[in-house]
Amino acid sequence: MKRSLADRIEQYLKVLIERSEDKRIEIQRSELAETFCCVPSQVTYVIGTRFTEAEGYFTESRRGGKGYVRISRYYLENGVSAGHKELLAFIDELLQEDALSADESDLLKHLISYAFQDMPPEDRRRLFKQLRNVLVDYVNLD
Amino acid sequence: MKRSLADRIEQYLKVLIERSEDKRIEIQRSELAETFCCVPSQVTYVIGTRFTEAEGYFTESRRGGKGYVRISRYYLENGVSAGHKELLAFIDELLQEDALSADESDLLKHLISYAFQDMPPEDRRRLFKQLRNVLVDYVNLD
DNA sequence: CCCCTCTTTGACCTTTATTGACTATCTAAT
DNA sequence: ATTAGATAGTCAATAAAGGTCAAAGAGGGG
Repeated sequence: MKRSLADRIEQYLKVLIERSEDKRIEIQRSELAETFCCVPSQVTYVIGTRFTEAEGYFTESRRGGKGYVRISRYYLENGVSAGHKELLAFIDELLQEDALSADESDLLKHLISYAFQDMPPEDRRRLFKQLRNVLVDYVNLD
Repeated sequence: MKRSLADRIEQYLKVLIERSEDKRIEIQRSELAETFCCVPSQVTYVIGTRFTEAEGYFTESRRGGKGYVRISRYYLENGVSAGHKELLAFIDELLQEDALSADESDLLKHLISYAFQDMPPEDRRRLFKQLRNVLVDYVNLD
């Protein structure tokens, strides 16, 4: 798989975060840019698109001398989950359309809310998408 | 019988998938189009008509620079997946005990059979274990 | 021959990535 | 306090993919 510069920077940062003791790192934007031979705003782009709160990350920064960007991963703490709300909404739709019974939707919602909590957000997002597809498949079987 | 261009592209992709380690490939739409001397949307057509979920495939894509189309085949055969059989058996138990309705167990079995098939085996094993635990929770709610 | 379905093509659209000029905010030295 | 230098942020332009859709073409069965 050929990966873009943004992908490589993302990967690099995620490895650093996972290796860190407290799932938190501090980098210098311009230094990282130099490492990857790109403009500094590329780093900002990567952080802005791949380390969002929706994905379970929290970032802070400081400008000026000795500036830094800090990225913390927090997804294990809160129940914040990627795509969770959307999937629940979709199940509600199916319920409205009588494609699922109340019992079935209850069961699904319970599973979705409790069974996938400690997965990395990217994996969960993928899984939820797939779950949705398979659900569509299922309700169309009749 | 003369095979159409669409047929040949389909064949080509399926060979690649079967040869791949994890039954998953990533291609670039425009590159493949060039290989077959056709317009890129032809590739979209092939994927849309021959790699559907009903046929056991799951696709994802990304636009923009270094974009890709990923096609995964999920394993419709039962024997190969870790913990699959056990989880299905467990659901049957719950059904016997009237802890789940027939509709609910059908839904679950369908999800289990189709939604988690392209995960790495260890992840799936872990997920199934957790799924089982959450199910136990659920049926004990009453 | 006519009709229906599947295929092929291309014009136009949306999303994602990359870059750089300009701006805002710190720190530290004076 | 002022100011110079060092960082990081913003934003818009451009490039690089993939998606959509409708129209035209190609075959096959009646």
